Amino acid sequence: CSVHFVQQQNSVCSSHPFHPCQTADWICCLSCVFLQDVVVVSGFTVGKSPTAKSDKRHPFNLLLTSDQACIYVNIVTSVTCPPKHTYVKLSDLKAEELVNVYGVVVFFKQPFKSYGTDYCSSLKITDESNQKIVCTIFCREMDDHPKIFQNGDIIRLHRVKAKWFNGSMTLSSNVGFSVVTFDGAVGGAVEPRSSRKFFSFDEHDRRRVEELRSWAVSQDVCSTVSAAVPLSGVQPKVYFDLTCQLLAKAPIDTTCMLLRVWDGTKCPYTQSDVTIDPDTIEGPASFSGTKKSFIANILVFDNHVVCAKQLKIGAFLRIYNLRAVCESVKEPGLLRMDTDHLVFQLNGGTSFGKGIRVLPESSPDVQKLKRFGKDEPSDSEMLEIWSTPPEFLSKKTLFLSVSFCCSRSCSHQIQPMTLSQLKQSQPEGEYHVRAQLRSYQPHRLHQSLKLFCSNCSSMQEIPNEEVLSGIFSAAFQDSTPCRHPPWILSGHKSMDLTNVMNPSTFITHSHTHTHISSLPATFAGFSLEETCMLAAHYENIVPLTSSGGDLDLLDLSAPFLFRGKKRYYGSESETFNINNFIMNLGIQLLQYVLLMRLKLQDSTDTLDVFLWKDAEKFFGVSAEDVSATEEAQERVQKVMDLLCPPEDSQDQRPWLDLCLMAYAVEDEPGQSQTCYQIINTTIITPSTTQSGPD
DNA sequence: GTTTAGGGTTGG
Repeated sequence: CSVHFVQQQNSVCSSHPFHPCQTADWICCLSCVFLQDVVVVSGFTVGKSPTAKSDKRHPFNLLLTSDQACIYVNIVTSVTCPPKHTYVKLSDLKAEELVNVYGVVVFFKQPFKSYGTDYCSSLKITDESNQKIVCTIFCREMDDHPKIFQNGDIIRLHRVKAKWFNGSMTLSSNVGFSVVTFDGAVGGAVEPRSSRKFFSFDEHDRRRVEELRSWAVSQDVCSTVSAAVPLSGVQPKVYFDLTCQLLAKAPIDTTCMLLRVWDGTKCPYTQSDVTIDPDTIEGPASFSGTKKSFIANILVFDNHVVCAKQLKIGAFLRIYNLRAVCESVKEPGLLRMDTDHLVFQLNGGTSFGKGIRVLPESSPDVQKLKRFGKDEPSDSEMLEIWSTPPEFLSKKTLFLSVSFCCSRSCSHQIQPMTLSQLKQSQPEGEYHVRAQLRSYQPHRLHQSLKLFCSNCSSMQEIPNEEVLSGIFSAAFQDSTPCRHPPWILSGHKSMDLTNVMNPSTFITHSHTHTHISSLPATFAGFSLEETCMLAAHYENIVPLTSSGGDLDLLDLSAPFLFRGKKRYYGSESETFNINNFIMNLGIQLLQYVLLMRLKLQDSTDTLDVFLWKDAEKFFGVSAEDVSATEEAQERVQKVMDLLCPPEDSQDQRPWLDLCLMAYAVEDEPGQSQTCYQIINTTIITPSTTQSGPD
């Protein structure tokens, strides 16, 4: 921790102090570290990486284990160091020069397959010099192409070559080409979009992006090039860009595909009926009433069919250069007549940027789309529809979602509400919500297993194996023989006590055997390990110790009973003594319980809920089994993996129909807080699903 | 360290 200055060779930053960061704020500190910043890590422990084999990363880790650990970040590097790259104004391009440029996108095409080896992106950019430059980019991988979502996005191109073509200056990708794209909204986060893990990005970049954003707004660049129109704003024969969610799709023929989408607004024109074979449709086959009036039929042709085939139901899309056309009919003997029924077409080819792009969930436009219902609370019907995930919109898909997700066993029929409505409503009572699981704690599922005393309503952790070993070895330090209490010799019938080990260690108790003194009369005691081995051969084992010549139970933080692999814990009862123990075990049996905290999300909000009272019902296992059997543990893991698929898997989070109980908890007198628990809900995993749609 | 394409709409 003595490092406050770092001597860097060949750097103008060498004399700048580093900013020390204590462990408490290390996360905060790391969030302000940029690539190229110099970081000093001190007081960390070098440890073997347990995942080195699987992730093929460095065999060692730096572990943050003590309060002394520090990360020093040279936060001044990025502002005082000269820029790593120089950028050329678009008016200063010279033919055959290799340059880096920044620009605002004013036209772009989705990458299309060239006749060579690569995909080709075609775009046009501009900057403060007001030059508009066409750029042609070749990359073999789709992912390496610019991630442009709309005109007005800011783009940074490295290693492009200026060339004269047809009387104007153009830019083409060159060897070592790379691109980073940013959203163009003034005031929005400056988040680089790139396929690469490592790319330079510092304060100079941030400033340049913000400069270009402000300039573009001042010049009204975006309003002249944006063609975004919501469904409520479409006019016949107009070309426009649509941001929407995909609800269903169906092939029409080899060159055409139907996409059914919505964006939360209602198109003022009647939709023409597109008839399709219900067996070929993916997603709901039909929509009823109000829902139907929000849905647009889009016919996608030729080259776009390949892309459309890959789209997943529920995905958020932007469709570029879509055209609204009036359906025309030809009556026999009459001229072809246009009707007032609209259908949308994405015609073949890539001219005018025609294409489809899947927008990432994090995109501001997707967030805006999802908020639609929230911003228009007056239309409650719309709110209900918009916050309904598409999976729930028809019987066919309802079956899918129910059979793969969960079922409620409560008797009441309440309409589901959004998380935001629930948060605003009166506490206490039972509610239904439809939500996805965003995250959960504890992530190590075995930590969710606790011990609960129903007598005093207290919850405690299960001691770990090391602590238990300690209790056992301490209990058997005293190996002096002790008196047989009368109950041992009398073989108390009411307890069916049948097998007693002498002098000081165990009562074993079997319903079927009677072995008195089947073990050596004197022995020093059993360790935890030995007890476990014994437990495999006897039905019940109660570990005892000698205490001043009398038999006594072990410290109650250890299990008082072993039954096979199951261990039973207890808490001391008021009237406890060893005789009462024999009469009624004198122990309040602690229940195994599962306790988790889940973060739910829907399109309106997030909500922290507990899973405890009905956790066993939720998982379909008993907590006691979870404590002892791998099958039960795997079951819990499987359910959590289903609800919250691991990051690297492509699985989508399923929507859950949940019954919640809201209740007030008093932290301090007069200070109450509303808590929520999942109740009456059972998760059904695919393998446990046998039933049909009913 | 080569090639590809080099914005600008048929219409179904």
